[in-house]
Amino acid sequence: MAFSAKTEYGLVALIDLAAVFGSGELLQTAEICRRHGIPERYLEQMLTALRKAGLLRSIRGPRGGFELAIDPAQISVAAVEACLEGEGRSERKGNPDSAEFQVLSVLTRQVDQARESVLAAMSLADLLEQRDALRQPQPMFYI
Amino acid sequence: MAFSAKTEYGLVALIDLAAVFGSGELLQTAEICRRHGIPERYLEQMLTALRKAGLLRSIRGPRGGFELAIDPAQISVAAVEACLEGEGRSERKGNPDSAEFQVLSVLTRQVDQARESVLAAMSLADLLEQRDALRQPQPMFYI
DNA sequence: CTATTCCCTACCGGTTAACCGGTGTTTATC
DNA sequence: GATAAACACCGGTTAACCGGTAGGGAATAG
Repeated sequence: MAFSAKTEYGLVALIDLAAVFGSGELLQTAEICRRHGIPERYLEQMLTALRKAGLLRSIRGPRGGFELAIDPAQISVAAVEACLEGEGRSERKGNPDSAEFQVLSVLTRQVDQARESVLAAMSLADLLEQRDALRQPQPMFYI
Repeated sequence: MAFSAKTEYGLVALIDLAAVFGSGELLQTAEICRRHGIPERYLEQMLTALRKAGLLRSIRGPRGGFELAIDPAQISVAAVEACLEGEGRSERKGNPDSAEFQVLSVLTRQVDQARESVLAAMSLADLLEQRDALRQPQPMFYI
């Protein structure tokens, strides 16, 4: 799997939030988790991280919840992953830098960049659109 | 890091083996490990896997060792990774297949394919060539 | 026969991912 | 102001996995 559970859950939640963006409606963690079968206490951590990163706004207390802080078209999957995975980064390898290992680290960079370019080009708005397309195999049938 | 230690060590060894391909020369695990500081008993496992996959031939006993079974230009990094990582694969996720998760699994496939296309286009011969280029920053200086 | 080398299988320890709980802290509502 | 609904913070726990080790066994050159 290309995504960790953190990133995956976070993206699912953000898609839900993108769907109500601009309406002023708030979504609560419990509600989001109920929809997708995500552990509640776990998703909380991701939403908190996304709030700290400025992607979400939260309102506490009864009738509280979360909403996107910025336009879904401006939020890339790469950015979300960076928020959620970026905490406990390691990423370093004490490689013996023989020529062979150096060649592989160049390759590694190429691969990472290929991945990055795919994820940077995909926004929450794109994901939402794809979701809606999935949901209606025969759209606008009766219009 | 894009590669696991298994794949990385395996590739390093294969580059060494590619360098002597066709000469009839055999390389021993001990020798390869001495060159790169790789744990010997560990690399053994990778070389065995590569042999079982048909990428290597081995000869036992004194003056034994390994050699490539096929041309380095015909061996892609993707193939090597498949050999070495393919053992204890899980790869399945018991995802609730809500539309949101489906969208992400499509994205996952795109990312994996982007990665795959980079790694499938890179052969051992390419890696060897890059290694040699690295080793001689001023090549053919005195020719 | 013996040393050397590959071959097979099991095991082990540390790290980390995923998740849970307890306890705040804020705030709408009555 | 009391209550309860919700987010916020910070650990602890558990299970899988990755990197590495170990103990034999089998082939083969000399």
